[in-house]
Amino acid sequence: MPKLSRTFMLLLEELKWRGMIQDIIPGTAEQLSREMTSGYIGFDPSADSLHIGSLVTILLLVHLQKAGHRPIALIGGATGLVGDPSGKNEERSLLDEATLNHNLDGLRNQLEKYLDFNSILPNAALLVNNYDWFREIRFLDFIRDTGKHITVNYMMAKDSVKKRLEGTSGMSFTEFSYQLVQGYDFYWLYKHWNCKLQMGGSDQWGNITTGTELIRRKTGGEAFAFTCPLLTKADGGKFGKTEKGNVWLDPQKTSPYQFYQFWLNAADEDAEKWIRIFTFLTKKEIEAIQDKHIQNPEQRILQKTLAREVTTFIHGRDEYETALRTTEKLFTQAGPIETLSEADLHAMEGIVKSEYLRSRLEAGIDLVSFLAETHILPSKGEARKLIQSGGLRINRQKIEDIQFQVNDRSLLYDKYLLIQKGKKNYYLVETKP
RNA sequence: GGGCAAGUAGUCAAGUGGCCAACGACAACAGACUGUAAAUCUGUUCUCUUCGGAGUUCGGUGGUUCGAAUCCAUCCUUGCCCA
Repeated sequence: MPKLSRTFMLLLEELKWRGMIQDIIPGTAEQLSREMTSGYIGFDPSADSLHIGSLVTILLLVHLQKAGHRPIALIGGATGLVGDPSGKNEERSLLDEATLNHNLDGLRNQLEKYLDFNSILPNAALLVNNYDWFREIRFLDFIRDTGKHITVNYMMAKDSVKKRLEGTSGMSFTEFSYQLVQGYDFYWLYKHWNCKLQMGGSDQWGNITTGTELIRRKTGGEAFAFTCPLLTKADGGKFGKTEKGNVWLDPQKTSPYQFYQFWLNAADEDAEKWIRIFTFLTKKEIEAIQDKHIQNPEQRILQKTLAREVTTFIHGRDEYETALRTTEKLFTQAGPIETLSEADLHAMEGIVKSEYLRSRLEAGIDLVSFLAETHILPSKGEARKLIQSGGLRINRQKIEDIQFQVNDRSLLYDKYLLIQKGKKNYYLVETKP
């Protein structure tokens, strides 16, 4: 396989310029150029869909596979029962088993979309659930065979543990054991699948090194790892959150339009970093786009490219194009309301839609109640506040009068109302008989 | 088991009998400016409201008091020290 070793090696270089490497165990590069290497990443089943935070690590697996190595996606059926203390300053609540199983199914379906599991490939992806091996392990065996190899001193030196010990919130034995449980995963994969590499977010560094240590002490073998930096936003906020919460990969939870909008709204500074991480564009292409962007920042070329690439990768070409069309109708070519055809309105997939009884509208209703009833806003009080601060538009027209009455004369094409909450949040209300 | 501390809104964190729906910071939402940026400035952030107010909060429960986040008892959780 000497021919392949070139691509093997390119992986780290590639990830480096993309800004996807934070820590790396010495010798990792040599291992990757030596042979086809299996590398794994664990996914936490705390929800039934992955979100764009976990997308970064999915992409690590994708890059790994592209470079000719074998990606292993591990879903944490067992670790999910314990709860990872990393990055948490309080004890986590435990998931019950039914929820966990439901979540595992969701994750499995998504991962299968992004990795190639075709078993004809020498480096076909693999999906494993650590519950499958932990189920068999008895507690006493575990503390004898595994716990014996790692000292408490070593475990306590980890940041995730130290922070909690220094704080006033304490830490249960359950969470303390987490790193051993995850470490055992790595050991198990090493034994059974010759998996010599673990990747993950930099918050996982402590857990990962416990794994490599365990492998060394139990088998004398050597294992490798690297992590990618945790993403933040330029303004200090959390990455991947919007006013509606997490940005999910599941189109039922975050519509492709909302997904597209998330990337499109990135700050310049963030877009520059994110386009490297979340797209497969080459260094040259990205640099060219960046140059173009700097010349005409108002065209938002960086954001548009980023949004196009990521939306296409996750939801496919068609969904991207629909999202783009909707975006153009609502923002780019935002003219007077008459420029939107009935077909345009009908085709607006992804913006939040709701239905309203036509008869109630014909009778006329005050705007505040209307907004609360359609759940565009959670309560009348909130509706009133928004209207007073000038954040509400109907059919592109700002309404500041609390007393405003909505009736069927406002309807577009005798059927629709286009409501804007703030500048960017569109809602389409359709009347029904 | 004993001693000493602590538990306040999304997070951090003030408040130690009435002036408390509770300072402040961060985060979030809306507005102005802009490029559907960033930075900056303004407003909002327990719930409901006919905007006059009304209701429920400060780990849980019970009590003292005209009145409690604040005092007492007890329980729970956590930290530190001792055994």
